[in-house]
Amino acid sequence: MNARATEGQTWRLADRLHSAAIHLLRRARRTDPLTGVSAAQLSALSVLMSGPKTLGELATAEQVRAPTMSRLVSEMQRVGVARKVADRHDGRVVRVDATPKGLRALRRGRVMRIDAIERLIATRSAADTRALELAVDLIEEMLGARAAPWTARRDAKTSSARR
Amino acid sequence: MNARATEGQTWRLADRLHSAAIHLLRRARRTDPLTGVSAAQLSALSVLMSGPKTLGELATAEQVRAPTMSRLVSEMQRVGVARKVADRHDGRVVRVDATPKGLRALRRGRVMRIDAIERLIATRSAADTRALELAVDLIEEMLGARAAPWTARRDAKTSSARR
DNA sequence: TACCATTAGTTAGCGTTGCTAACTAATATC
DNA sequence: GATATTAGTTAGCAACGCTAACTAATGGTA
Repeated sequence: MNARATEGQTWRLADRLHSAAIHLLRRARRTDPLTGVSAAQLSALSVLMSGPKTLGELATAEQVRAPTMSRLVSEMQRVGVARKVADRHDGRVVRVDATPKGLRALRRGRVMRIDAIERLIATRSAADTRALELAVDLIEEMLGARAAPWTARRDAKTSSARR
Repeated sequence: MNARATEGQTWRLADRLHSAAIHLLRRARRTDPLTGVSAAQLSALSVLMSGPKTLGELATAEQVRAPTMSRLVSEMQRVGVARKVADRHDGRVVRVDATPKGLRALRRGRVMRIDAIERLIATRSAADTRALELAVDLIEEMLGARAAPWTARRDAKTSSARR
């Protein structure tokens, strides 16, 4: 197999991987409206799950500009899923904290999404499951294993090692 | 390993798969603005690639309501990436057709997205590539292996809730 | 201490993309 | 021919993205 052919195959794989990701997410997010919280809010809440964040940190984590996050957080406070707290030491910063209500919504949404995917996986053999696991390892590595937007990152000890 | 533990692992895998898909797409779509055509338009164009569609068909394919697609297509016609054509047999229907300009934009966007993913894959070994290939096969199977429109709706973060 | 640059966040205003409700026009049915 | 159904459009609203321009607080420095 020459280099040219391999290149084409890699491209084809990239194409299919892209398509698979799109369809998988499309399936997973069908349940989102049932949480009563918008997708953007759910995503922000997932970042807050690990503790309060400043508005700027939140914006960075969500890959969004400060004004966008500012407005989103104000709305989240209005509907009661997050709180803005003034920083004691620096009068400029605003700490954002998820409320219990927010965390509940997050859990609901998260569970429904993951359950949807789990139902798909559950139809497969153990060997298939291992194959998927390996692929996820690879993708995480390829992307540099940054912290997740919506789910919290899985802790190191439970994530399976490369085989 | 008992059934309970296996269940938990499957759930964790679903979680990580979900997260991986989100990050992969986020990475891929960073180039979209360079096409000069919006993500929604690119997605619609991808459906039109296989030939003209009625407005309703397009809306269904894109999982969007008729008025949304009506406006989107009007805008696409305005910027010259699609054409509306009256149906000869049924005066109610509007056929939508991609223009050469639209198809070029689609190709550009598609190439950039897939290239971004290919660059990730290119860093991996041949064995890793095969592992990814296998996983994509599985995911396609799990989802019912429909023909793959390459782009599509934007991912969860930006989609608004449907009622 | 006074001044000025930097940093964090907000406000104002715009564009895109979703939606529903209510409409027109064309076709189908009884 | 009257009525129902179907396809699409228009109007108006909401959520989220952006940039530009602002306020307020902090930090450095002459």
